[in-house]
Amino acid sequence: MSEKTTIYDIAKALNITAATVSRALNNNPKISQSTRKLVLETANKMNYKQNKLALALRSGKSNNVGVIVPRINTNFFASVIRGIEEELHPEGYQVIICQTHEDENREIENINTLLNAQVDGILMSISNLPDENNHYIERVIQKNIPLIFFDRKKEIKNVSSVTIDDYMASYQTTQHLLEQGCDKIAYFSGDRSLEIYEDRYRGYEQALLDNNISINKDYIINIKSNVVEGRDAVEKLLALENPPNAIFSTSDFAALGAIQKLKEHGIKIPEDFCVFGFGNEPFTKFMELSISSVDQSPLEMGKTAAQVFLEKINNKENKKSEIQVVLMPKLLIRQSSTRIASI
Amino acid sequence: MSEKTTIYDIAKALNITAATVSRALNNNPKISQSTRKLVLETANKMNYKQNKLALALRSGKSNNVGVIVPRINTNFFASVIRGIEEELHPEGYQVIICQTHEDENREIENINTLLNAQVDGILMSISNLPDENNHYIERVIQKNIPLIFFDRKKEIKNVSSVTIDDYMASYQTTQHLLEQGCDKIAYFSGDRSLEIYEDRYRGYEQALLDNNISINKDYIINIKSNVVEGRDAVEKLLALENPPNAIFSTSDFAALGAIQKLKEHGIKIPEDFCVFGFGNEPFTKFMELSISSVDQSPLEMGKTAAQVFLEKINNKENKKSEIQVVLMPKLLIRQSSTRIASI
DNA sequence: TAGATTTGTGTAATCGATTACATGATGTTA
DNA sequence: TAACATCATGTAATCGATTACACAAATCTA
Repeated sequence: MSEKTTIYDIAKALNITAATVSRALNNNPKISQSTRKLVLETANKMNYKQNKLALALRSGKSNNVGVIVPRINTNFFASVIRGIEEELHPEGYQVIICQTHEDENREIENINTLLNAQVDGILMSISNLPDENNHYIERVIQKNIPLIFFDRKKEIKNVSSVTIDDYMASYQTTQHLLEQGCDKIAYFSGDRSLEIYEDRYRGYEQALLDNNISINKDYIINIKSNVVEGRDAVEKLLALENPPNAIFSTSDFAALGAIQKLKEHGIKIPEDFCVFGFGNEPFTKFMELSISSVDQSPLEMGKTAAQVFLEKINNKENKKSEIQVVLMPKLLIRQSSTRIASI
Repeated sequence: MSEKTTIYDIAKALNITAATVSRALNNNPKISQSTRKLVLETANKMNYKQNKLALALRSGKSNNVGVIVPRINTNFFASVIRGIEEELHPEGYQVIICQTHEDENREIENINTLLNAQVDGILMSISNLPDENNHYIERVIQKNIPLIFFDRKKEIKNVSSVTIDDYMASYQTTQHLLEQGCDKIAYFSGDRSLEIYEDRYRGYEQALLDNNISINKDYIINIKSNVVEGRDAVEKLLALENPPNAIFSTSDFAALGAIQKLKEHGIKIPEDFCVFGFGNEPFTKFMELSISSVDQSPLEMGKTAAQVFLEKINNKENKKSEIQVVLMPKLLIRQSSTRIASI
């Protein structure tokens, strides 16, 4: 009924041993052509499918890799995952996706679950694992399971990473806004305990300093990546004695909220106020007022992270080395920040 | 080094056998309190983690379930998956997500991969598996693995399903557009070989007939779910001798494209033209002109599908029954279709 | 043609956890 | 105290595939 054919069934049918069947199926050279042909035919006829669990148990390789992301319903993470799958499926790996929903405990749970599932590697974009919980990471490293951070990384020994140059992206964006004539640029930051947000902040800061503009702390607002927080932040900014004339938001969603609120206040974009987002979510392009944003090459990021994993798993000598790949960001300058037509 | 503690290691450390260790860890009553305590302490000290692969091999249960969707980067599917995870994680299941990208071969590959991985169940939203490939589905059923369709289903014996009442959603939407004074309603259809699209079409058709409006075949356009197809479809419609004054799009993305193009033609929405979408993608709410849409309760759909799976896996008698759950759709009437303020 | 080599299969251990059955050590009852 | 129940633990098979080693038959060499 439940119809599970094993190599023992095939062996019995042909009056040989399971070892021979296994050899025939695995192209082991120590087998006669006639037997091989017979086994392959019978296996086919009996609809044999290799039991990956048995294989995994014996070999110690599950052929699963785990991917941990904050959430999958943004274009960015969905595209990274697609990139990972495109590289890994052809190599015979299944991808197990876990979401943290930005919850630190969930992140730890996910790591444990993946380790229990005996994954061969973990690719993750960290949520906000505090330093005191680094031992969860250490356990992965000790087990000799390749760990690769993408996008949101943390500097840890023996852990590889694939990121974009967030500092550069941020510097260039700020520079662009200055060139558009915006001299009072507010900044929506993410949690700066994460490297990417720290790097982006530094880029913003350095660009201002290089243009002899001092930092106004009132312009720096911490937000979460959603529309409502963008709206609220604008309310705060407009209430200032000296309100800004541009916003650089490290989240497209917050940028959208900001634009909504600015319009409600009758402020004209980009004439009176420029807005720049980050992430190139599809909607930024579709809006009536298209939103400028930084493209993070998510597909490429996913593919690269997968390649780093393969590199680590295949070259045992390299296992302990840290591979760090930094991709180049692309500024997509759209209507929300274009006062002066570019060349 | 690689530090894998097994029950044998614990047994050796305590000078007892693995069987006893196993019993202690599994709360087997046939064990003394003192031994149990000792084993648990030692297991903890040695950082023991159960090897799920060995467990899976022996029990025949992998504690993995497969989810197959066309893609994960829409809010709808991402939310369904979240719902599935929320129900299944607490029960100890891991969710393996596969994307088909609407490709029929990819769909077959995914089914095979999941079967190889010995998943305990498959939840899927089919892409466009043609009837002649039904034997891939049959194989799943024969293996006695619960199969549950959600959203995009197919009528197959022994397969359960969770859907919304697409006919009703479509009927009510059409009725709503008629009440807004739109008497020439164009319809963007998906592939009608899929039940949901057939049902939606029937709802549209019946609502028109019930209002004594005959079907204009020129108004029925087949589209794929993206912005560009929506734009192109509008071009075709506006070129008609007798163009429509409303569009009911079974895709939010196509509805967005349609609105863009209509505006480019200087057509006022909703005054001159109403548009209604389907799916309640987040952007529909955020647009300057918010887009009316049908909410499909994706979170609830995912949770329900997961519950059906649990029902099937736990009650062996029910395994052969087909459970079919139909959720109620919710019309979200926003600016793009509101000429007459509702009560 | 005796001895060496090659070739194809079989035997049995292994991966880690579970569990039916066996066994020995207690405790209980008449 | 003989007979028996109870309790805790050990023994060994099992899940399915792979592979080092053993071995017999076929082939080759001088």
